[in-house]
Order: sequence, then structure tokens, then C-alpha cells
Amino acid sequence: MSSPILEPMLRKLELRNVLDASDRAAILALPYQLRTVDRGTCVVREGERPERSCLLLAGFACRHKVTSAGGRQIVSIHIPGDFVDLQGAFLDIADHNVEALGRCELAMVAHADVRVLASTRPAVARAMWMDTLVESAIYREWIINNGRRGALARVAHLICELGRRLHAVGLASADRFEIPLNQDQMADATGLTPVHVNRTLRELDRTGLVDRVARTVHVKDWPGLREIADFNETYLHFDQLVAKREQHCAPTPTARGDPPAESLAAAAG
Amino acid sequence: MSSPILEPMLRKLELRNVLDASDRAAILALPYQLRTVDRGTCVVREGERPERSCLLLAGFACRHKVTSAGGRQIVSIHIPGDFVDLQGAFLDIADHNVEALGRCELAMVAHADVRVLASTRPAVARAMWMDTLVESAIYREWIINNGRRGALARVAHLICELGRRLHAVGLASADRFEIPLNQDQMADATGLTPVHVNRTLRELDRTGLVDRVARTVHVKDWPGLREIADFNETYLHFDQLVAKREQHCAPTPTARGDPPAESLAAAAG
DNA sequence: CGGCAAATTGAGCATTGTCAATGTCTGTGG
DNA sequence: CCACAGACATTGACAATGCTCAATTTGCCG
Repeated sequence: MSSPILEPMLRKLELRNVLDASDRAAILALPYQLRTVDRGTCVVREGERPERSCLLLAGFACRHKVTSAGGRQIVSIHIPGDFVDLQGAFLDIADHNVEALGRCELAMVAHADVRVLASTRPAVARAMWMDTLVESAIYREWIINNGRRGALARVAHLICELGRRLHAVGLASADRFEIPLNQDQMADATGLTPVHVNRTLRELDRTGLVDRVARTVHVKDWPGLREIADFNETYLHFDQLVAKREQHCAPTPTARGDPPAESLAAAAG
Repeated sequence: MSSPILEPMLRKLELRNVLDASDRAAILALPYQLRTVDRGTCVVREGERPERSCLLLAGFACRHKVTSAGGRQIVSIHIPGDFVDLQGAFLDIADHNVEALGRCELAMVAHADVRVLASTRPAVARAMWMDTLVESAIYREWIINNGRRGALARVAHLICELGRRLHAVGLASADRFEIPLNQDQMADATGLTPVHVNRTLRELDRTGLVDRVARTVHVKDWPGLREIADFNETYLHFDQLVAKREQHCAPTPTARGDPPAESLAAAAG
């Protein structure tokens, strides 16, 4: 019966997990403190020992680290509903920074409350854990993106990922969305320089696969874009979306022909 | 009272968590199946839906993905005690490959058993979850390594990380260890080519910071090596090792001067 | 209209990749 | 004990992708 302010997180957890009424209530009952920050604000700083985790209610944020030479690398982009600093509840020292990419609305939740929630409600712990596992899968893909793809594929891959993630949470239509990054930030996310990101975006425009006006992207040819981006969305684990599982319980085309459809039910239980 | 075959994992979980006797017993009682594989064997393949997770008892393994252009990227290195495919228990489709870097001994544990363990024993779930969080921190560092560091720093960073991780689990002395990778594999881990890794290793030798004979590394100057590697080990979260917390409960020098020493006790409980 | 952030462009350079040999080490069979 | 195979390491010459530096332009807002 508390305010539904924390609903974006609940919705996100329920994307891949079935929670019962008491679990839902426990999540919504988490004590929090609202905080609104402007673009560029660092919510968490490397080396600090924060006492509260932040949960992104509205706006976009990123995690990043800085090298001794001054280079900045964005390691993840966060969208509304993300429990951005969940890890802070379990790991004492922050190993990276969290920064608002634009104006953000955050709910700050005490680490102790998160730990209690996790240890008393296995289903909630599991849902949050799965979230961190999907996040890990995204990290892995970013390692490859930075390590083994050329500039065009890197930038295109970032665009594909953002488009699909925004669509999955209802923040974009299937083929049109707004990139929450400017070119400098895209450079920091892809390990390129801003100048080269610019040239690469122009090159992408010339392929005709997308219509891009400033940060707004309209994907005109998903298969073509996926191809040059080397984008295989298995790593986003959309196959486990609850909505999807209800629709068609058949195996996805990603798996060869290995159809243990019961594994879906098993995983759900 | 089952066989202590799974002890390496238990030891690893207890590195950062305090478990009671019943939790320990539950872990050691997990039903498993032993499997020995040779170098190059793929234990998990991208796109598959495995039924069992693998736990590395002896030897070294890696996770990797392959791009459409044929480039290979290693995204993590696993050492004995690592629950290599824990994520498989919660995410249906494997999004990457797991391969033995040398002869490995594995324990295969059914996903269903892992899930039951996690949902009935919050302390165990928490320990495993923390493990995945530290793994995430390592992924983040690898994104930076591939994205924003030059070849020399990249290779040196990989060496620093391996040395410190091996030392932390007692598999190496503080300054001498064996890299579990050949130069081709180091190239796949750092996003470089084998040729360039070779040149870079020679360059590293010339700095005099390490004595290297084939895969054996003797670090002669840790501060110097850390410096050229831009290596800050905060991300390995060794500050939370139980052994360390017992020794000195003072805040580490990594944090500015923010000494909520109770946070350690709180986290431990 | 001025000011500012962001985007765009060009020219030259540097790091890293590619290709193709050659060298080294180790274990095996004769 | 030696020749050989195979894996791994090393080297050189050249190409290319992406970086640096330095303008210039565009769009937006007060």
C-alpha cells in the first residue's frame, strides 16, 4: 500500500520473473529517498563506500571508469527501471563511477534494506540476481565490441543494443528511438575518439540502413543493420521475457534444434 | 559427510563470505558428475541450452565469443574453484562458449540443484551472487582494457590481474606465477593480434619490470608494473576477503578518508 | 544577435594489423 | 641418439585503421 514510485523497478524485475503479491509488496515497501540530478552529476564515485544504492526512475545514466592517461570508458548505459547500483549493497568499495547522462530521477535505497529484502525473499533475490547476470552478458558483449570489431560495427552495435533494450521496456517503438548519448559519450562507450565516431556515423548514414537526425534513429533495415553490426541479441536474453514465454512456448530460432521446451517451465519455477 | 571434491568451490565462496556448517554441508552435498577434458574442448557452446553447470576443480578455462568476421575474443579466464557456468542455472541459452585452456577437471552440477540450493539457503545464494558481482567488476575492467589502453598497458594489465588472482587463491607466490595462456590466447584476451602481443611482451621485458621465461613471470617491480599497466586492483574487491577483514578492520587506503568501519561488520552479517 | 555545446571536416601521423618467413623447443618414432 | 613433426615464438616489411590537431559549421537558447 505504499506509493508506486518504485514501480519501474518492479516492472523490470517482472520482465523475466514471476513474483507473487507478497514479493511485490515487499519491493514497493522499500524505504527510499528521492533525488533529482542534472546531467553530468556523479551519483557514485570510484573509491567511495556509499551507504545507499541508487535506482533509476527516469532519465539515463552510465557507469564509467577513467584511465591514468585520462581516457574515459563508459562500461554500461542505464535506462529507467534499472537498479543501477545494486552491487553496492554487497561490495563495499565502488570500483567505478555512475553518472547522469541527462536529468535523472533516482530513488536512493539503503544497502541494509536491500540485503534484508534479498535474504528474506528468495524469489526477489533471484530476480535481482538474474538482472545482474543479464548485465554481465552485456558486459561480455561490450568486451568483444571494443576488442574485436571495427569502428562501423562498434557504433552500429551500440545503436542496435540501445534500440532493442529501449523497445523491450516500452520506451521506443520497434524501429524508432532516441540515442541517450551525444557523440562524445558514444566515443567513450565504444573506445573510439569523438572525431572518429562522427565519421563513422556519417558512414553509417551512407549505408542507408538508418535515417538519423541528430540523436533520433529510424532503423529502415534491421537485418542489414544487424549484419554490419554483427549483432546477435541472444546475449540480451529476451527469450526469457515472461511476456514472450506466455506467447509461444516454442524454442527460439537461436538454438539449433534442441527443443527441451520444459526447460522454460523449469526455469520459471 | 560427502566427499570433499567440491571443496575448491566452497573455499572460493568462503573467501568473501562467512558460511555456517549447514551451508557448507549443503554445498558439499551437491550431486555432481566428474568430467576431465583436454585443452581446446568446448564445455559450453553459444546457443546451447545446457542442463548442467560446470565447476572448475583443476586447470584453467576461458569464456569466449567469436565475431562474424572470425575474430575471437576471450572475455574471462577461470581458475580452479570457479563456478564457471553458474549463470547457466538461471539463463536458458548460453550466450558464449566455455573452453578448456589446458587439461581440466570439472564437476558438472544440475541446474535444478543449483536453483534449489540458492532458493533455500540465502547465505549461499548471497555468496554465489557476490561471486557474480566480482566477475562483473572484472568484465568492466576488461572493457576499459580493450577500449582505452595501449598494447603495453593491456598486456601488462592482464598479467597483473592473473598474478593477483592466482595469489589470492594460493596458486602462486606474491611475485612469481605461470600465465595460463599462450601468446595467441593472450591476443584473444586483449583484443590484439598474436604478432603484436609478441612485440609487446618483448617491450615489457625491456622495461626490466618482470623476468619472463616462456609463460613464467617473475615480477621484480610491482609498483612499476602496476604503473605501466594502469592497474588498480580495487575492482578485484580483495578488500572484502574474510582473511583480510579479520586482520585489520581499518579502511583500506583506496578510500579517501571516509571511514565507516561498521560497514564491514554490517556487510559480514 | 551573441554565446555555447555539439557536430563536421581535412591533413598528417602513429599504433596496430597483415603477410610471410624463420627460429626454437619438445616429444616421438626409428 | 637423431631426425622430424607440430606447436609456439619471433622478426621484418608494408598496409590500414583510427588518432591528433586544428579549424569551421550548425543548432539552440537567452
